[in-house]
Amino acid sequence: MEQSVTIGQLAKAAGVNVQTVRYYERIRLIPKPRTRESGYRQYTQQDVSRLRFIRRAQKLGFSLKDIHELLNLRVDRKKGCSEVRQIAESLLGTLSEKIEELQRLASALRSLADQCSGTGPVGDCPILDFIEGKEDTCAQE
Amino acid sequence: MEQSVTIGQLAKAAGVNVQTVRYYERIRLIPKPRTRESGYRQYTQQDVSRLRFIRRAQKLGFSLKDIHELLNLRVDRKKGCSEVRQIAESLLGTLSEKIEELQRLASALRSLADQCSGTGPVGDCPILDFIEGKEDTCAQE
DNA sequence: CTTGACTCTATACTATGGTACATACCTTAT
DNA sequence: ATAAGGTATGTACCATAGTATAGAGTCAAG
Repeated sequence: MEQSVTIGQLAKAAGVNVQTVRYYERIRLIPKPRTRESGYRQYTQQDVSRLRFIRRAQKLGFSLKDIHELLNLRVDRKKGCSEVRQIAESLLGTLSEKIEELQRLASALRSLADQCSGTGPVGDCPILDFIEGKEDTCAQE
Repeated sequence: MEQSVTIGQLAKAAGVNVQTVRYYERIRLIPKPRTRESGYRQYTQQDVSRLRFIRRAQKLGFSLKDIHELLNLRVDRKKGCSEVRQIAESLLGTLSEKIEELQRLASALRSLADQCSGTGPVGDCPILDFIEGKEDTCAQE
């Protein structure tokens, strides 16, 4: 017999708040769970894991819509592993691009910070020069 | 004599739309520019550069609030280069964390995708197992 | 069997980052 | 000098991702 948990327990276990769970249900990111006759929602351990997955994915920059897509794979089990893999690969592509962009900014900022000794008069601050548009020294977009 | 551009030219040059420029002005992300007697806004090349900077920073995941802070450095020129550098360093810290998180997800997804040959029956798909909560094989948060 | 904590639905409100009108005025090329 | 098209202000609206609140019902422990 499955052990079921209440919405409060689910929320706590996944680190979200109760309204958020109901919100996810409303936007159909998670399915309507079984309920008691009273209307109280009953969740399983799978629901806990799924909700945790959502939070993990979200922290990493996926939108709820992206996550929805990922979760929907479950529904199409008939479709086969290859489709699942394709979506994963496409997400990986997005992810790589994002990482690369961030690395580009980080290195630009890094080099600006390095040029900026922190001691000189502010008139020469390369960071401010960059912000103000004297970006001749830096790669153009 | 400075060449000035209209809001439309500015917007086009920076790749945003006109309403967005006005929105940025409204939230004081960019200063009110000089205007003609007619009320038409007049922008300079510096404004163009600044707006481009905003877009670049934004694409890299900085919020308008973050960007605002960055841009405000300009105002405090008296403060000295060290403060500027400090903020840059702190942004770099945030950036690194973000990059690392993304790399963690990417490698998790990568390994799932690699385990998933795409040929087998979907019942064994490690990606779906992961999503469904059978994450025993993966590092817990 | 009552009280306090939890849950229910429904609706409203928040913040972020814009976009889209409506209405009127300005500019510029012909 | 006029028409097309850009600009002004103001307000409303959109999506995303929630959070808050009201008013009612439910559960579980003492």
